[in-house]
Amino acid sequence: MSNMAQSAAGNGKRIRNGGSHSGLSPVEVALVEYFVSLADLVGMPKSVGEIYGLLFSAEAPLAMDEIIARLGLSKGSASQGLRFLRDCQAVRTVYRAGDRRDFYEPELGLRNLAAGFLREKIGPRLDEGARKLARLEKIVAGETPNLRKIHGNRIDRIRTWQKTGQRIIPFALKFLKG
Amino acid sequence: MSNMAQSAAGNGKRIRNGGSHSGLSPVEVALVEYFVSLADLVGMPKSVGEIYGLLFSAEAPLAMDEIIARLGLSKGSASQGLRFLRDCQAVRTVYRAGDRRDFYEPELGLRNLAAGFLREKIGPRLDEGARKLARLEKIVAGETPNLRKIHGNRIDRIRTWQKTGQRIIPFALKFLKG
DNA sequence: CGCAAAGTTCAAAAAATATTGAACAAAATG
DNA sequence: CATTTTGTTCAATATTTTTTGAACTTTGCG
Repeated sequence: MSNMAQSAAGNGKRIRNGGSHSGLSPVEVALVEYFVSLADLVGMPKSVGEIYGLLFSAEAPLAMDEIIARLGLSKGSASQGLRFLRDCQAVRTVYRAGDRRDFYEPELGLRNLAAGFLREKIGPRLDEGARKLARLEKIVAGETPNLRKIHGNRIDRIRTWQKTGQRIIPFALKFLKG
Repeated sequence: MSNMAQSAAGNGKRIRNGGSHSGLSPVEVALVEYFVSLADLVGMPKSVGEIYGLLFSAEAPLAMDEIIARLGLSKGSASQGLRFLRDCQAVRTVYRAGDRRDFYEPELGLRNLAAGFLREKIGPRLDEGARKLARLEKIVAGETPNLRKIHGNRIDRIRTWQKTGQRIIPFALKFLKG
């Protein structure tokens, strides 16, 4: 135990209640809650929201063991959550001289956050959708002319949707900040 | 049992496999699958995707008992799923002379679908987020000037995000068809 | 190399979510 | 108004998703 009081990143008086956010200041609790509900909105696990929220409220970058200690979650969750956030580029690692640990700080730019999320979470799903659509078109192509006409109509509709969606995404990203 | 063979809406040859989509033609199965994965993408239960997918692939409006029979889901799921779709205006009820049942047909306009979804699913969450943010601001306002400066910064960031988000939504809706 | 700290993985447990179906309510029919 | 059909509700159950933690790998250091 060489460097025990790594508490430089801490701020404000901590609450030491028996609840789930012991060791967090009221602002930290509120920010973590905010991001937990945001995570839920976009279909991510609570732990991801907690981690990002804590990093967002922290003055200085935090290491994984600090995140674990302050949020009271398991090593596994912390590791997986940080990996996801890294993949999305929602957090960055920061190196600190004389410390083996990786320190994390949050990305604060909405555009970058959105872009990473779209790339990691939405993109693959849209690709899968495109594949399903292609399969669908093959099935319809093999039908009798009568049915082909009816079903072809609906499938054209979906194709239009897909095109609109694909146009909207880069556009929306450009809209976010600039 | 006055009107038993209500099967007018059926089309194509049906598959009678032992799987979960017995009684559906290959195109119907593929369409239902497509919408199930879409439902999953936007965080809705599978059953909602199944129902919308079946209606989307049907030539004519379907009644709840037909939906139940063809998808093999329970009355409860069908009722709740249809309610949700109605609330979002993703389906409409259609009246048929001499039949007590409500028949359902899908909304096909992307703009209307998106608007309903935003209103029902996203809007309330954003409102909740705004309330959380307000609470957060109160907490920060009660801090020492020192902490207030640090935290105020981050909270301004979130407020900017919220404003951008609120501007983007009506804009995106205008973009969808017109 | 050998050790210890840091981080990952994944099977099992816990928690959250969706589905079921039986009891209930509403509404048309005769 | 009794009956039947249609549709809803919700407690119990099933399913899916998330979290946990112990075993494992990797990395840095002397």
